[in-house]
Amino acid sequence: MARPATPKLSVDKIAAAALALVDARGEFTIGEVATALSVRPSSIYNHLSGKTEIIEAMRALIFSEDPPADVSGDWPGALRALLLRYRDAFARHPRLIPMLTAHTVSSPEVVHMYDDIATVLHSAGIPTGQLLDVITVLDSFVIGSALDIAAPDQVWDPGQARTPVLVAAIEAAGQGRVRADRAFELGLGLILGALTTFAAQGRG
Amino acid sequence: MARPATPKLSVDKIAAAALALVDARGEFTIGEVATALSVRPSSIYNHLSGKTEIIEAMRALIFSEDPPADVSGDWPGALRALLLRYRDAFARHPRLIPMLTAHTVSSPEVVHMYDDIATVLHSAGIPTGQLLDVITVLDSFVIGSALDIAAPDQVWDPGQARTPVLVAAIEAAGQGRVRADRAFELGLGLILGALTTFAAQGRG
DNA sequence: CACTTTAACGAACGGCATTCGTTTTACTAT
DNA sequence: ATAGTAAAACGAATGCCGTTCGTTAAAGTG
Repeated sequence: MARPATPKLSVDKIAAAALALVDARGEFTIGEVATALSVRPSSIYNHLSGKTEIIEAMRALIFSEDPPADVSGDWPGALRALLLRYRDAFARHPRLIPMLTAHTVSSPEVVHMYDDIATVLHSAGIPTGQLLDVITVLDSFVIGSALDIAAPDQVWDPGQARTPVLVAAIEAAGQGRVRADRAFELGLGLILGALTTFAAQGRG
Repeated sequence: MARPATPKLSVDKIAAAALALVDARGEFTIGEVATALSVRPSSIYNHLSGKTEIIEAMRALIFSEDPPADVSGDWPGALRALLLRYRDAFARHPRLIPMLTAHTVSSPEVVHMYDDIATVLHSAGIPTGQLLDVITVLDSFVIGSALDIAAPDQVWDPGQARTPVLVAAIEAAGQGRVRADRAFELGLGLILGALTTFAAQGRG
């Protein structure tokens, strides 16, 4: 009942239990996490100092689940691999994404990814003065696309649209995850294409 | 004390009071809103049915604050004006943005904007089958960029970065709102440029 | 002038995050 | 071994906060 031989809790176990709840229900409470781990709520505070730290632990967890990106090949390919991995980490747990945007603090894993992206962009010829701006553009697109996964299809309800062109587009687009994935691929191609010419200008 | 001649509350007043709290503190409670309006918390429920409806009222409010976009001129210019207005509505209240992403329900104002964007893209020659994908790309970028405004500069703390190229980029980039604005302009230019060639391919 | 509706209030409830003190056990250094 | 310290569980208590409900009085309506 107190101080077991092998601890019942750890940061990873707490994060995993909370993540399972979020995946299933879209939210979590400390009490639910405690119940899932056969523990009393107050015990959690011996390992983490609050709900926000649990969310941060979840952020770290979903990035550690992913295999590292393959950065061999040309720089657009490497950049594509990095961004796909970045987005996949979110895409595996769509209902977590809104919680992560509530307080945008970057985990060490994310900082490391920025490092990789910066290296690739620099080798591609992006001038230093604009490096962070380009990274911000990519980051914004990835996070926005991740939020799009979590968005309900009701947003694209044709009944709300007024122009026939939008109604036709909605009916042609499909739904849910497939639609979100296709849109992300399209945007990724557009941005990477634009970056290629942009980098060539920077060099020339 | 009961039923005053001129009502003390209205949906707009509640939304405005909550928005002022969010702008100042980044969060709000029903009690705080009530206090700001010299009213008891329970009175609010005569006009709105909960906290989430207050957030929706705030979403509508920030879009009604903005003047309509100027859609005259060529289609890239019109699209740029629409997206700038879209993003400006968020940018005026950065700390509200994370709350809006918590449950992505689109207000009539946002749907109307989708209508306008769809019309412009269609006239530009984007095929119907890809219209919604393009809209999603634009939407994702705008929302991601809005979140970037609310992100603390601490994210770009050079101390966390490991590669010298990223450190140099961070130091060259400036901070805060100026940096976010510049990055958005860069991304907008990149995406609109890519869309121009993409639309030309779709036509040809 | 009756009747209904509106919009305030006050009290109370239930949930939830968090804190604090306690207890028992595991670790560690002498 | 043994004494002392730290870890990790528990239970109880607290305080905030969103929400509901019944009440009340005044405004609107025919």
